[in-house]
Amino acid sequence: MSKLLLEVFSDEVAVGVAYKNKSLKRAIISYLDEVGNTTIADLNKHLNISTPKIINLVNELIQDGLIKDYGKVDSTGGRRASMYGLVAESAFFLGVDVKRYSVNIGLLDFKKNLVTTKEDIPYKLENTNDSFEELVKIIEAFLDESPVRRDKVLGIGVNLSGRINNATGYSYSFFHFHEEPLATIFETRLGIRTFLENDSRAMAYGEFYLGNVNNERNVLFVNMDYGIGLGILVDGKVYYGKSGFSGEFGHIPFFTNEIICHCGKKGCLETEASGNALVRIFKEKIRSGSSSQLLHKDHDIESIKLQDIIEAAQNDDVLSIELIAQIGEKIGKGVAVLINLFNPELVILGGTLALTGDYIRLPLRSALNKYSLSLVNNDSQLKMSKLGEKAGVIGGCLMARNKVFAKNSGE
Amino acid sequence: MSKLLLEVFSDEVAVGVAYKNKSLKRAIISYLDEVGNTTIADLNKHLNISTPKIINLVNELIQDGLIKDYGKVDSTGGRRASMYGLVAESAFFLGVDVKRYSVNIGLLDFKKNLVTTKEDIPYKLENTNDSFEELVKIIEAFLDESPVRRDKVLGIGVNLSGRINNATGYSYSFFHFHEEPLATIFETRLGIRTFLENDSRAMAYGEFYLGNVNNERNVLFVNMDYGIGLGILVDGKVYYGKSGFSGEFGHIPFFTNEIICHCGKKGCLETEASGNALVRIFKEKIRSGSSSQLLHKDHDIESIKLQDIIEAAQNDDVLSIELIAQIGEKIGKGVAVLINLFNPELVILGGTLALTGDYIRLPLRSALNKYSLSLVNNDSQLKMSKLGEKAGVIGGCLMARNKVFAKNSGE
DNA sequence: AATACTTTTTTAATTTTTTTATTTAGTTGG
DNA sequence: CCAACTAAATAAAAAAATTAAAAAAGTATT
Repeated sequence: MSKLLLEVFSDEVAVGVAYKNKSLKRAIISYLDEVGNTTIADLNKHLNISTPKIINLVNELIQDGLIKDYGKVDSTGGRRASMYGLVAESAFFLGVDVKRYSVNIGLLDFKKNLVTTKEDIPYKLENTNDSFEELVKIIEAFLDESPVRRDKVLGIGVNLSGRINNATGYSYSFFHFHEEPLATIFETRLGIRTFLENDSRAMAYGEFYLGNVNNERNVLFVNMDYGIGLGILVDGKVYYGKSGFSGEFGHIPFFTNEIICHCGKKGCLETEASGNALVRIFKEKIRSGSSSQLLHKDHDIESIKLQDIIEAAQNDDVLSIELIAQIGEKIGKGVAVLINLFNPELVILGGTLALTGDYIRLPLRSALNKYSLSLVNNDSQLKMSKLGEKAGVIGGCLMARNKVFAKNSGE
Repeated sequence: MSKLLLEVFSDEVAVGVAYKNKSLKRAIISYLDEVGNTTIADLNKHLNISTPKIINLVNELIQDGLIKDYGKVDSTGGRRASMYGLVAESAFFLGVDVKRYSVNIGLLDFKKNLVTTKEDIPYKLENTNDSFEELVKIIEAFLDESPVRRDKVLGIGVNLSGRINNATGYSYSFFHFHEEPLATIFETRLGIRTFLENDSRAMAYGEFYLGNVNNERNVLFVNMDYGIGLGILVDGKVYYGKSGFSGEFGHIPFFTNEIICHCGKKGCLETEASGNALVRIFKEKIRSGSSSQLLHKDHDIESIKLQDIIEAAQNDDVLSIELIAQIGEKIGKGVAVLINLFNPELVILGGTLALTGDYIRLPLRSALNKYSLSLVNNDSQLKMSKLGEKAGVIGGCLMARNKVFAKNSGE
């Protein structure tokens, strides 16, 4: 049974008709994944396979437990067709969103529902073996507590900050102790296929495949946090670049200033347009005599966090609102660059700063109008993130899901 | 015979086995196109089709005249296999590179050899119907003079400057007189499928598929002329964006100056880093007393062209060399943005300014090192254009070729 | 030079898939 | 409520593709 389940997604290479059947089954699953429930007739049209063959394959997939009959469609004038669709509880994917001081974990079913989540698990990300072991323990514990059989979890997606090569599974910023790729080490420890992803890109994954994206195929996701990240969707697929380092939007040379970025360069976009910049400028303003709600609370000015400023803005703190608008304007000028280059259908704003809503969106929007070519800009919608805090976890699951789906299909 | 030739590339939709055979034949052609001549055994491995079936399809393609037997391979220890490959003279593609004061036309055969070209045909591009009629006449004349039968020309690619939607065939900057897309009007006039392309992107097409790109799948082509254009290759495919307006690199907001760009905005990259900027700054320098070779010749300073400055630099004119270096440094800073965003394997420099070779390359290269993240930058090679002046024509042909190849296969 | 070994190509047998025809299921309109 | 119609599913027949086996065409080695 569990052997059967895995057959379609196993990585053993098939040849001849076995290979073709495997490909066709995946095509069916992908199609159902894309359009939801559908009929035999529709499958046969879209996949260009004859009806009897489709029926055969669908029956096998039903036996495998991956697909089921969801009843008849509404009348179309003749015999009513059976609708087939994916079975939610047939397989699961785990997303592990590792943050600097906590971990979020979530489990996604085969139909992309988030089944269980555990948020803000205490954890301290350090580049030590102990920290790695602790992370493995947290994942193990989550799997043990979970009501889902472990062999039904087909893949795990782990989001880490820093430079990650998703294709090879290497992490360069954290846990880079062994010859083997980190993903492989996770795999041997957990017994489940594991994939790594950069945190911003994982969030983008979530937004692209389960958030505010519907049929758009060229989309940008801007992650506005302490730093500024970017996820790129090109022709419906997440773009990686040669080594998976694409989207270093925060570090494009954009300003002529003397502020040294944590990447070591001067003039990066992040130095003036980011959560970090917001906190820095806020403190400077306070020091030079500006007033704010945050002064009146029992706040130590030096320990003010990005979150504090965002909350203050939500409570109508004038200084916070003003500074967020300034930051938004600058990010907007940066996004104008992206729009000119990518001519995307949609730009999604996410990350902590997106929680300020119109306070950041409106100045950003007007900067777009001011700085990008109108013919190009007219094509691009601007939306706020739909998944919010959950984008990372969901994105991790979806990335793993995509990886498992894609294996041996693209060769 | 000519009917047979077109069958594989016809746009009539096939169903059932006819559809599958058509797809498989296209797969064979694409594969041969990619890897050159190969054997039956190799085709059967790579395309996952059984040997007898491959032999069948290959024989049919031989009958159609699209493929032929190129003799035996070198020994591999057993029976020597026959090599099959595309037949160069089985089909042709026309590229029409329309410039402001001239037209270049070229004919490419099925194996991507440039058979005939006619360069610098006198023509004046104006947005009038007369100008359009003149262009049609030029193309007709070229086809008539050509030794190739007209029905063997499967597609025409026309490069125009300005905003072009390659997918719909609309041109917004030139010849936008009718409801119908311009491509359709060309088609009815010439009787051959016609596709439009933006000039910078067409050049990129040429470089990507027949120039300095080998196996790289993520490549940028920077067209350095009076303006600065960009062609983007993502995962081996040319990137268009929503409406085909991607790559407006020249108009990203990059400087805080008061120079008004011809696009109407201020601070565009082009205002300080382009051929236009070079000419402007050159004239300013001369006016404020700088010296140059160009002064000693019988040159009217006001009528100095980009080409003049490039030639002067090639003759060791110090001012020209200096200014080109300055421009190169600024373009390099812009390209650093691209590298951070795209993490490409390769960046190709083309266009008129690329003719200055190291004079522009070296300062540009050092700006890259200075302004882009080193981990990302290390991935990116920097090469000069291989096709030079011919990039446009060749790109036009290749674009049309790709379009004809892709039709009804992607659907 | 003959034999053993490799690898490709051809042929024949078998399996798989499609096609076509038929049955089943349901709708609609008189 | 029943005939006429539409569409889906099934079954049988036909076609097509794969598999397996044999033959052909080489190479290498003794």
